[in-house]
Amino acid sequence: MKLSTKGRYAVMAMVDLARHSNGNPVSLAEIAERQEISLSYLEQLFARLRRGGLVKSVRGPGGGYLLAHDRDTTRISDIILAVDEPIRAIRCTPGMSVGCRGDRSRCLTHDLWEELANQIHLYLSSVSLGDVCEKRVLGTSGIVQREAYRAMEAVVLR
Amino acid sequence: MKLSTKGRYAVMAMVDLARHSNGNPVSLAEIAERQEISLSYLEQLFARLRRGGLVKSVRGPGGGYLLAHDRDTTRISDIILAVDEPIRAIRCTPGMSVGCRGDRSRCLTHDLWEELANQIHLYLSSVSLGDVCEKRVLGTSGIVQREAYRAMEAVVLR
DNA sequence: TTTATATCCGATTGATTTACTCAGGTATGA
DNA sequence: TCATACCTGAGTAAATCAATCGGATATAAA
Repeated sequence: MKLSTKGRYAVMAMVDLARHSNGNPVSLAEIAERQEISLSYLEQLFARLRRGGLVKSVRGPGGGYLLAHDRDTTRISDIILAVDEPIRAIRCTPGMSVGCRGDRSRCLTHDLWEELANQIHLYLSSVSLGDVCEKRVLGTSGIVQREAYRAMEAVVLR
Repeated sequence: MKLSTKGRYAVMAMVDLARHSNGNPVSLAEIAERQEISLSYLEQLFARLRRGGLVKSVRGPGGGYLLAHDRDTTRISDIILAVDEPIRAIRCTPGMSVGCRGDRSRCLTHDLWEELANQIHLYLSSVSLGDVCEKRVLGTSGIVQREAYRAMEAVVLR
């Protein structure tokens, strides 16, 4: 899982869309102005989001974009995976580049990066668009999340 | 916390150092050959690792690098922070760029990225150089880690 | 004292990625 | 028909990455 400002822009735009759409399509021009992202760049991002099945488009005047699914079932991880397409976890397995040449000396750090990617994906798939909209990200609610957080804390404070 | 192949190289090199140093200094030339990283690039990385207090250098013939601390107290997170210096979490707070201009409309995604950075740092600081060397990364041991993992899993499968 | 070893240091470079622009094309409601 | 807004692809400045080059400095061994 790759983490860049690209994914960050996409999430910001999707949150904006979720908040300002009351069943009506929201135009990219609106989002661009509110979030201070260039229109053309948003168009690129939404092209990927559409192909990823996360939004639906309505063409013509009064058109724009709609969430394809409910805001509470749209995961942050899906948004990032949609815009950062090349899902190659940590460029290790495919081209066997950067050491880690499959043979006997399988690189020792392989498991580490794989597990880190796991952790990141786990967290981001535990948060929905609705969670972010309602500021439910490690807020006062979210019991299970805080449980997990406490367990992680136990690890570092061992 | 920034994640790049730069940090990845640094961790690979540090693991190599930890494994092949029996109290003796290990030269970068050795590490470069084993890990297939260019010598000059390693020099750049180890300059930062030295400034970060993670390794000690011994100059002259027979010289090389030594771990500054025990392999079990050297955290992966410290290695990555040392080479990726600009610790700016997610370029939000300092230049108030990319939306999130401090005023009333504090960007909604701010908490999300902050918490994600938290999660990543939490995980990487729970793993030591020794853990990676002994393949204790989510292996068959590491009870607390697996507990945390299961808790996270409960979140995504809610 | 010379010499080979190896850390140090800075400047530069090709390749890649990012964030963005430009120039159009296409569907559709008014 | 016309303005709106989605759609597409090509191109671009800036930044970063991974690496190279040329040297300086310290030091153990000859």
